[in-house]
Amino acid sequence: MKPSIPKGTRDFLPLETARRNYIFDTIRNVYKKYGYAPIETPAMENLSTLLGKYGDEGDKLLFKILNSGDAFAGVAAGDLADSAALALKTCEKGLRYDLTVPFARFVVQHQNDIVFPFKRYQLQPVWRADRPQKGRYREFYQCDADVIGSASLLNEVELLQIIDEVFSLLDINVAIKLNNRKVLSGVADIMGAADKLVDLTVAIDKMDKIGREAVTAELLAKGIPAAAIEKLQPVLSLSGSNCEKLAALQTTLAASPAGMAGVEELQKILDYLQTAPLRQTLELDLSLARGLNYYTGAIFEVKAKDAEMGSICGGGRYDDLTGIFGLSNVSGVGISFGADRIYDVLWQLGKFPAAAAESTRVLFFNLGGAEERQALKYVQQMRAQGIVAELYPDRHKLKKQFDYAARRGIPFAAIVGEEELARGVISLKDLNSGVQQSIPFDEAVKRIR
RNA sequence: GUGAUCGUAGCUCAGUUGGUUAGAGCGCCAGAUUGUGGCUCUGGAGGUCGUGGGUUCGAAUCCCAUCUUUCACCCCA
Repeated sequence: MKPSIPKGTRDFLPLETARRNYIFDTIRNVYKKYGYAPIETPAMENLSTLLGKYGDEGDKLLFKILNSGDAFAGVAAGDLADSAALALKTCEKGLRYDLTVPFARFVVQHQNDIVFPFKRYQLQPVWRADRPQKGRYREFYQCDADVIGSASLLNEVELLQIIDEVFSLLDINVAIKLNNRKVLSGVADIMGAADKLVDLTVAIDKMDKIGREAVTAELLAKGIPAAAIEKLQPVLSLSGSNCEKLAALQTTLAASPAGMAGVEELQKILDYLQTAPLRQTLELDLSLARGLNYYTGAIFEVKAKDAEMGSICGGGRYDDLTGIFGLSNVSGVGISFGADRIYDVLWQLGKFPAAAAESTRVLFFNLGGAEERQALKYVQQMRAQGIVAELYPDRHKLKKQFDYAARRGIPFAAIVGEEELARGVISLKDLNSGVQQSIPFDEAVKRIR
């Protein structure tokens, strides 16, 4: 019987872990550079904190944790028929589904201990009981940054700059897509379908995937009349530069105050960015909707241009997420990098830097006895000089020690035998070229470095 | 949740209409070679054929269930 791990989870080998850390370090350093402070929250939250924040689908995808003790004590035979209700009776905790909702809970709970506007970052795993498929795992890392307690659009601009900087550092070409929920509300207004906003956003979000006709069909199926859908077409078929799109929207949405507010926000963000231009492509995409219901203003999504993958970063403004937890009138905006998808993209593109894999620089061979003791001294002196060094722990035959060095990708072998010991030198072998020389310790340090 | 799909040695995979003791390459271990790796040669270990049922004189092979893999839908990072 071979051991295994649950569906949709993964182990990471040393090389993979080093590469993942490269992604985490890159994102973390940019967050720090912009003045965000780190926090952590527990893997599990009270189920009541999570339920109802992600829509019906989201509730189904929450991992629920069975109560400890006799979890089924109050359960009657009839309760077995309704598994959703049964879950509520037997589970009061759940694994977090994202980092944003726990953050809102955190802000409310610690409102007296934090300074607003509060800028935090958080790199932690989240869990979803989805069926795994390409770019989708049941346990994956999100790398979030949020600003809460400021309605200024400068925050949106800053987050766009962060996105721009992270992907430029990772050397991934991306399209940053920008839209605004208020614009989508405005579109719903002029369609006379304001009550169908959620259906509308879910449908048009699929535009570039299934095409306009399929979207139309889906909207019809949701009970939106054909005449209303007709009014949607000019919005979806907008083309040209971001400015041209905005100008066109201004006339189309003139009758909707909400829509105009959204247009104005977009206008202002683009205006700020003229002063501080981005390196990556930023495009206004009216079909960008995002499924999560708590967004109320700007929304972002990022796709890699040269790789086949869903969105690798997303975010937006939420005007009242803390209201649910008892703190109203606090607006926030945030983004989230999907580290696991970014890993897959970097892998597809072959863009992991070699440095992300390197570890030990020199291996001291073990020849036992007094030689072993001298090597033990040397290896510690190497480390004091900042060189990653190790001493092979067993007195195995040299063939084996060479194999170990080769398989670990260690570039230098240091041999201290009877003769070297007597002369006070190290035989340093460059394992790539095969060249070996007997040299003093200081000289060896220079070559290895 | 819906619909497909994969599973045989550590890894990548063969395995005939169901028929003796399930194979190969690579890797691993030992030796040729007790202080010099990558090449070569010799030998060796390693599999209840994902798991549990069923059909059959006989199952890696056919049937059912289940777990897992991969993919699409739904939804999403």
